[in-house]
Amino acid sequence: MINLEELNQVQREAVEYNEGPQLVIAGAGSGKTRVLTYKIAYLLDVLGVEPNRILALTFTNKAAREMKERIGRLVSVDKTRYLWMGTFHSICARILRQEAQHLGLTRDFSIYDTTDSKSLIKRILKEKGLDEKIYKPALVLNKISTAKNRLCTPQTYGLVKSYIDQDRYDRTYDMPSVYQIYQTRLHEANAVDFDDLLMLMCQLLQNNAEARAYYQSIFKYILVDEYQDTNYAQYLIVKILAEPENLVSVVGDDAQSIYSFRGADIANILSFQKTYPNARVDKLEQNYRSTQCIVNLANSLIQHNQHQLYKSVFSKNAEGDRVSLQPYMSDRDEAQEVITQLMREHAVNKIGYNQIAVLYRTNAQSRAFEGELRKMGIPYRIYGGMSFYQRKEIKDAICYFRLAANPKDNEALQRIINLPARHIGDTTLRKLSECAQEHNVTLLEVAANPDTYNLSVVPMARKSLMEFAQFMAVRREEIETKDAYTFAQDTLRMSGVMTEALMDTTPEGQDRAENLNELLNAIREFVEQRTQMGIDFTPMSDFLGEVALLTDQDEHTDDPTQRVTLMTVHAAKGLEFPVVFIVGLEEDLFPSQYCVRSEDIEEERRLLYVAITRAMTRCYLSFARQRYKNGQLNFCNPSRFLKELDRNCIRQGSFATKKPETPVLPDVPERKRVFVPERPINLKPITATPTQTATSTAWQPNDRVYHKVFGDGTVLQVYNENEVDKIDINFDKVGKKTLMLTYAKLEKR
DNA sequence: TATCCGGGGTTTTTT
DNA sequence: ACCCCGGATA
Repeated sequence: MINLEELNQVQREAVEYNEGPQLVIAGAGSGKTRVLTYKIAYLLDVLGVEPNRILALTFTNKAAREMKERIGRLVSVDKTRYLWMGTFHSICARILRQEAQHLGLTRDFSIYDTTDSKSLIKRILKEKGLDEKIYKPALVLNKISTAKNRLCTPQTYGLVKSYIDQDRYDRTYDMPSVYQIYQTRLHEANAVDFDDLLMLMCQLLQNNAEARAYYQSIFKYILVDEYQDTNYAQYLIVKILAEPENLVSVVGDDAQSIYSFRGADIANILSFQKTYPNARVDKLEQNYRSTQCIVNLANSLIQHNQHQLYKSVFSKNAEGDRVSLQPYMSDRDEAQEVITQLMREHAVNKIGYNQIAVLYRTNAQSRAFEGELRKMGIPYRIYGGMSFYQRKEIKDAICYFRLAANPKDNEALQRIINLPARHIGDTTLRKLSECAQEHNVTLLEVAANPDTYNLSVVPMARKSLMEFAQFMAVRREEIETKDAYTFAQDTLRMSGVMTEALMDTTPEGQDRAENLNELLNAIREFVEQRTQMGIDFTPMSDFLGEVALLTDQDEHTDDPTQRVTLMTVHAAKGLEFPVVFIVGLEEDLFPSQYCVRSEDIEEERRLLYVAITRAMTRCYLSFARQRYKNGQLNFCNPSRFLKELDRNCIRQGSFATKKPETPVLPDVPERKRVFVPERPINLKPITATPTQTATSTAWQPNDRVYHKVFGDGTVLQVYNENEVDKIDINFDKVGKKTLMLTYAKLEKR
């Protein structure tokens, strides 16, 4: 039986209100998860709601799993089994598989990850003869993703002014057609990408009255965690599913909205009460996590944001130590000294290594800390970067499974058809591709019957293709009959993937073999777990369904060893640590150099807010005066956010061993670094003629340029008209990137 | 067809 | 400092 006495007054009221739409604004560390957990337990236990009538949407699979466990402890474990709980993406995938036939897909559809999508886009660009310098695959994918998150189809893309304007600006005029082809190809491959999971779900709910009514009737109570990070598609899914009763309860903190780059729209939470005029609002303002000092510091920062819901987060915990703010000469220094201080925390304050986190803005920053930790023999764990399922050999293996499950999966086929080497090179693949296009069939189909489709390739390639197709046909049969583990094992052995890795005696080869074994282990565990749940047969398709949506947060969840955590601030969302180091607080890094608009800066500010509020007892902030970026040494200014922090919460020179530093705040010496000016640039455009052509290709002679000379004139940044290009000019050293302009000397003062 | 080499571009953050 | 691509070479 659940005990509501364990909640404070506000939390309790929030849990007990279940009669209509509800917005729970939950300040950092205010027991948000607790409220959600108890609320679901309350629905199950007190109101006697059937578990399968509850839909709970979380931000990560890990969050869902942990919440299930906690609810299981409050009520009974069997009940949690039938809850609809997971990320938007995984829940949508589950429903879409159910409804696949209404969408022109089969239930074995593949989910393309970012890599697959990008490689598909590259191929489309190549076919269309578009320049990849202008149509950067990542950019193109981003545009498509943004459109999809706003439910904009290829048909409507061309009607949206902002997209067209942006495309004119980027010179990607053919976006509508690229998007169209991309979508067609996905469909032909019986595949969807991440964003399709949401978009197709919306389309299903909007266009199919039967399905809509069905899912509306199933889900009586809907709960959404991290609502501030939902995008328009997600908003709409919730809105439609909740109708007509609107028993929807969302929890979030607008101050922690940090995923706009992924389409998240903070407006969703800001205007929740407009969507649901009779919504009840509960504010959780007491922070149970951090010391007063840390909470106050975070508050002082976030109050500089213009757009936010009013709330005042406070702590009744101990006042605590002041937050340390430390400048360092270089990124190397920073790493060394932070790790020294970290060791001191461990040795003097008896803080376990797993109680400490180093948080940074970009993954690239992990390297220095990693090296230092290794040197000192301190156990650590890096989150992010290349996750297990993104490693080459693992993806290769999974593509074998994918192709067996979905013979139309052309991306998977192209990835593995020559792995291990089967003498099927680019030429053969291109011909295969063209032939398949021409006859409107899958690649595998052509490979199986080259003669039927008049495929003209050399005999050796022809033989290899047919053998490969034959092999896959057998795999296709066995994927239904064998359980996931047996199937995986057989496939890896018979395909030669395992053999190849085992034959490779280089250290990397050993690694690959080991990783493949680890994959097999993971699959076996998956099967065993399902057996325990009473499912006696687990086919590979079940595993595939989950694996595409796993994140590295979801891997190795139980970690008995005491290890320091290294991760980006984004990855740290929702976590807490007694001791937190936040590093690299420099302009153009944190906030990122890519922030141009004031909204971007506000998001960066929220990001730092998230970082600070991860800390429970002690928090260290630091920045470096110079730092290597892309192999180049850069001088840095302290982050503007440092000036916004309440200095009463900050202690300086906290490292006793360091010589006292000159005061950092509020002013810092101006360096030769140039800021990217905000558009419109208040510099006059002039026409420039390059006397020496830059290696950069987007630059044309006689382009109109915007330019700026700084200080002593040593560094200059130039923009061409579309700001496609940024070119640094250094008058002292004429490096490889230097573009000499005839006017340049005239401008130098 | 596979592999090696060099140059150019590159990076925010991730379901 | 890396990664990816293209070109040259075996």
